[in-house]
Amino acid sequence: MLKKQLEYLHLHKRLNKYSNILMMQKKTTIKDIANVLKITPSAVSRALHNHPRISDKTKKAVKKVALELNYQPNQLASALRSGRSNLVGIVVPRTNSYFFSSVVESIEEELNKEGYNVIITQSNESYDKECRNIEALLQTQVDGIIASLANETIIFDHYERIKEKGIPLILYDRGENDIGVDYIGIDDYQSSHIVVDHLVAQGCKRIAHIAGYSHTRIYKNRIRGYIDALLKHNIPIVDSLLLESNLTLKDGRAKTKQLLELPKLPDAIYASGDYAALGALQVLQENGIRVPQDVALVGFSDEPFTSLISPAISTVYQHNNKIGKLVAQQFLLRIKDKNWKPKLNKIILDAELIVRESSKKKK
Amino acid sequence: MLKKQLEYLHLHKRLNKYSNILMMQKKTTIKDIANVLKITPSAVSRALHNHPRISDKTKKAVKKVALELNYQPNQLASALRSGRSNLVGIVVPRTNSYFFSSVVESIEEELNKEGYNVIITQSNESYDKECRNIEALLQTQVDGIIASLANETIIFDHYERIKEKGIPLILYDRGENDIGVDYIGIDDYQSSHIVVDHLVAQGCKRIAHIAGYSHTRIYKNRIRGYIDALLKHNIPIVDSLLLESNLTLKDGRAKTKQLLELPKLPDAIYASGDYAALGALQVLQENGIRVPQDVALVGFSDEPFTSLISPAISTVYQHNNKIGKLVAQQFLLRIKDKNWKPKLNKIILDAELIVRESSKKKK
DNA sequence: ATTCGTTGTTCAAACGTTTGAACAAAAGGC
DNA sequence: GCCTTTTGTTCAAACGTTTGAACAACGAAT
Repeated sequence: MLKKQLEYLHLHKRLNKYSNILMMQKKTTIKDIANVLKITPSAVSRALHNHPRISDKTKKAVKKVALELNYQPNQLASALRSGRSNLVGIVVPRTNSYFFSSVVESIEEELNKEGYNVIITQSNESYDKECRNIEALLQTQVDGIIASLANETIIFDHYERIKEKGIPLILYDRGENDIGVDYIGIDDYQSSHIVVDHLVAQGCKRIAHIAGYSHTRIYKNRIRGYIDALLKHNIPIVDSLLLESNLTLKDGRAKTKQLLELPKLPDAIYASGDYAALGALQVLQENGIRVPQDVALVGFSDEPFTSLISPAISTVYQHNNKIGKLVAQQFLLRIKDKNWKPKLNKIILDAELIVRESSKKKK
Repeated sequence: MLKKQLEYLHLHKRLNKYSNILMMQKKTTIKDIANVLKITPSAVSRALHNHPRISDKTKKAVKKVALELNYQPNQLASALRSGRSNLVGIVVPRTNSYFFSSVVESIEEELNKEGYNVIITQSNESYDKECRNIEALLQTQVDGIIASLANETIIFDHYERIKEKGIPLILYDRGENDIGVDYIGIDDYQSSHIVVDHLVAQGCKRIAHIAGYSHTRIYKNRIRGYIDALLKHNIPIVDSLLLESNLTLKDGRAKTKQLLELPKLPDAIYASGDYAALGALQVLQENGIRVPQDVALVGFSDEPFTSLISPAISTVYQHNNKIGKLVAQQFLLRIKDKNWKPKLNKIILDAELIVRESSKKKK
């Protein structure tokens, strides 16, 4: 037993020596641990990863020394060697939209659990910035990319680059079929049906639509849904009631003013975005038009303010957190078996209409 | 000249050979470029970085081949070797607060310009998550960390770890003096003065304060400012008018109800957060109390909804984007000369009161 | 006693860059 | 023409891991 004590003493000596060196400056590496224990770096690496071929005794010892030397694995080195960076890039149009930040929050939470870190980049709705972001993410050697397209984006070359690299690409909310990758979003076509059905049920007959730009798939689908739903109810399509917009508050106001100049007022406005809906509400109120009595109003996305103002705005809830969670899960599926390319997974959720005062004509 | 043509032909042959190999799979490396041009990887590396000792001819050739082979530098390898990852970690309490997402947006924009990428992590106001985030960032070998404390955080050991590592740490908005690092934020003490001065000017004499928790520096300062400002105006301090809150909408409602039970109503409420202010507004309106005539109301942070509802809520604007920009600049200063430790830089901006209907008693 | 399979570890190469030092060749100074 | 500088490039090591293969030691099975 004396021998064991001596051994222990020696170990401590070595440990102290190392502790001192390390205190001075440099970070601990796997090599330091190896030196202290007089084993090789590979053994240490394996011990830390619970490799079955390493004895429990060694594992214990390694972990103890690692703790004492305050060892922090260098992910860069690990990533370089193993080819996995454990980083996932997210491209989001803007984080200060509640919908997007909720989605991102869920994605982050879900991926953190699996040991991935998340790099968030914003395109600010600019095609150019989107390209640069993706370039930067690829250079950082992310293990995959999760993206939602900027409004401006109509060319998809940069997404092809991602696919060429062979890393998973998942799109959410704003996606395009042409890109041919997994997608998670809501059923936009169906959403419009739900909205129009509701408005018709409230007795509306002249329903205007402040739409997003039709070159974006989701807005196009909402427009199609709007038209088909009207036809379904035998309501004639009036061109002047369908306006494309960038869906900002400002443009919502502008488009509403345009509607007010029509010889015959609409009795409902369905805006493809909450900010545009708010703009509409402001203009209507400024013109002494009562909401919902004169004009019913429905927005889209369930931004928090819609429930805070008066009258509260009816809107479409897109299951923000569920989308984020599904995106993350889809990513994990793809990463777990790389060559499982066979079929794309498009997950289309049903959106949910949240009826508030702004569209309740009937009690 | 024939020789030159032949050379060119050979180069193209080699290029094609490489193109083909690369099409099959693997990514191009510096080594591939070197092989094509029959020079060494080091020459290539230097050429790509415009090293002065490399001839223009070589530089041109290298860059051309790099382009043709679609070369993407591997940042991991570069980071590992050079010790600089060009990644900056950001810790933010929640991204779906407008203030924080604006700050982050500015930071990102500013740092992108300098070639840095940004890893955003959210603490969700949890001390535990904050620790784990910082741990993860350190393991990813970020070049620096920019953080704002979670509400829960009152122990700062994890920040000491960052300092030990010797990488820059910058705090913004929610910081603590004890941590002893650069800080950018607004003058909270002064802000309360501005708010109180304004309310007094409107004729208010019983001003309530729904405050944040006093263990957080910024809220403590606002409380101090509130008290000193009242004293300055010879208004007595009434304990029951000062309530600590977590500043959510819900708690804002609760605290306001508490105020309504007092024998004598306040004639103004100053809330340290906009959501709490909104809660107050709701409760006041539900009880038939007119804002601002009966009770004036001021919030804090200038969340977008404050200007959207009716009455619009007066609030304090914190120069969101300016803070972000200054944070980024401060980080760049620190990174540019690591050993320039001498003195901390605390940048304290003056906040700006935005007066809206909710606090305009006088015309 | 020989072979075989396990167990625990070491060896050495690899991941893709960067970088100080060394070196050769060309240019410049006398 | 000789020595010195400058210019352009190569050499080799390094960054901190991971990983397949090799190896030694040992007990078990034949």
